[in-house]
Amino acid sequence: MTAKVRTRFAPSPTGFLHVGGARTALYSWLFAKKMQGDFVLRIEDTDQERSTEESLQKVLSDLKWLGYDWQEGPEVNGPNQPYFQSQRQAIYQEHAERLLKAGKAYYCFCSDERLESLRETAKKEGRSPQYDGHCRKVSKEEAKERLAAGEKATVRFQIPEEKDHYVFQDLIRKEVKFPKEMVGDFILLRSDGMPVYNFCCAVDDALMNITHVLRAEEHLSNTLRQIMILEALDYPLPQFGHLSIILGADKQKLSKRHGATSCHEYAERGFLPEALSNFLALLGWSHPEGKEIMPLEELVETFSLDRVHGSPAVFDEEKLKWMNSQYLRALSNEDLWQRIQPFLTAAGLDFSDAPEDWKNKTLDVFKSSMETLVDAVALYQNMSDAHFQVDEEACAEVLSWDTTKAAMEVWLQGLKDLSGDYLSEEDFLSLQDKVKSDLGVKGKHLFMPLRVAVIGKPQGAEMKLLVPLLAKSSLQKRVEIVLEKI
RNA sequence: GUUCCCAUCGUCUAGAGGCCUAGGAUGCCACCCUUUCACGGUGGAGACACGGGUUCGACUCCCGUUGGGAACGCCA
Repeated sequence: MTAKVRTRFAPSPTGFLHVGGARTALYSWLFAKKMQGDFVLRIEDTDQERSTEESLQKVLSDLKWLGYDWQEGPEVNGPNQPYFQSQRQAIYQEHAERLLKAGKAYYCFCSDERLESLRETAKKEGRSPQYDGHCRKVSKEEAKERLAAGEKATVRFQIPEEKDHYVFQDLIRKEVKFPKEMVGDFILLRSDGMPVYNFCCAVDDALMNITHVLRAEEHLSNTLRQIMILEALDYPLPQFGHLSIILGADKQKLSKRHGATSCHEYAERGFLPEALSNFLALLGWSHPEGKEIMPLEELVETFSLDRVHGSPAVFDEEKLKWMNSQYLRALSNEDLWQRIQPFLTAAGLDFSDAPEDWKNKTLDVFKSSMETLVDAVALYQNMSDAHFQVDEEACAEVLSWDTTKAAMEVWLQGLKDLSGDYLSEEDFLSLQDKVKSDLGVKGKHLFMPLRVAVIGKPQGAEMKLLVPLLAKSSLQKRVEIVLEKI
């Protein structure tokens, strides 16, 4: 029997969850679910300068919004706690001690200035800028004395001499081979005693029994360091899989200057988590039959690492929008209303007292023209008298027609003549007919003026569906406002 | 600069030597539906980076070139 699959996602709490991070989390989560294993969440907060409690909450809430639940980690805890690296100091200290004792690590007293000039020289000579091993020759006794005297020192890992190359089988890229010289003696513990990413990561992956590490390609060279650490510590290696980078439209690594890059921003812009996940899943993975719209549960069923490929993908927001609209239309009206409500409220629109039937009918009418939840705002503004305004630029042509004014006057009179608070579809159609026969107008000269009289815009949803959803009194008010503009 | 990764329509991708006249999706265009817009339907334009091999046969395998990306921190 093979060991239970355990994947992990290890964000550092320094801001909102990035979409690249979200994809890494998604793949790790999908693979764990698919293999009926565990998905572990570990917080890499060893950089005290940048890590904040606020960011942690953001990352956690983004993950929850996306629906990737973790079996071990913050809030749920588990047998390998704590899951915050900042609370695992003693563990790293102890491991550093072990390496120090075994002569696989050493204290380094080099100054920042020396390190800096080292990098510059290397760069000038066209070499990889890495540490020269200067402090390897400081004896343990000397180090002890200098430390006791109050000198600050980092602990560096001593690159093993035995192998020329390190080779590992990447789950996505097959064989990856690194020359040993690719890295210099790197730092394990900072001079203030805080451990550094590569060290914590390697130790924790081993201690938490992680079997599969899925992460972004930018970590490829870190993998070499982590393999070295793991081997020096005599710990088993997890399997590594390096996902390609997500690119912006200019083919550069997706970053702030490309616009929205955090999941949170997409949430705010009215994207559905299921659509974002689905879209992200398709950035580097494909369904065997080419299926594209798949909710999370179906993704779990069909996901496999052998269909993940290693070439970088451009994040195409147009396709995300399309996908979002597909999910939007598949939602029940009740569900959809729940989701648009916060956006309406934020825009100062309150339809909470509206009858269910009205909500249903408006949604039926508007659903097909929404790409994101935010689009609902403009649509429902049309339904609010307080937000009614004439788009003069768009209406200019319609308002300039000779027959427009007369058409609106007949429409207004017709409204007045009708009894009841609302028009039925039939009421509307016969009134429309009346305008047509009274004035002899037809086609756009008939429809456009009426539409402008109703929503202040020459284009929009089908009138016979829209009009019965507006109170007669408000229809009257609106046409009166428009008439003043002529 | 060094090392590593990557290379099919604008974009996301299918393709594991003959099934490829290179398929799907998105975006774009046209037409249909619709007395508007949108939705929906139908159709169209649109790609194997280049050069060498290997092979009877290469989008698929190998090498090189070019191009793109990433990493080279007391960040993660």
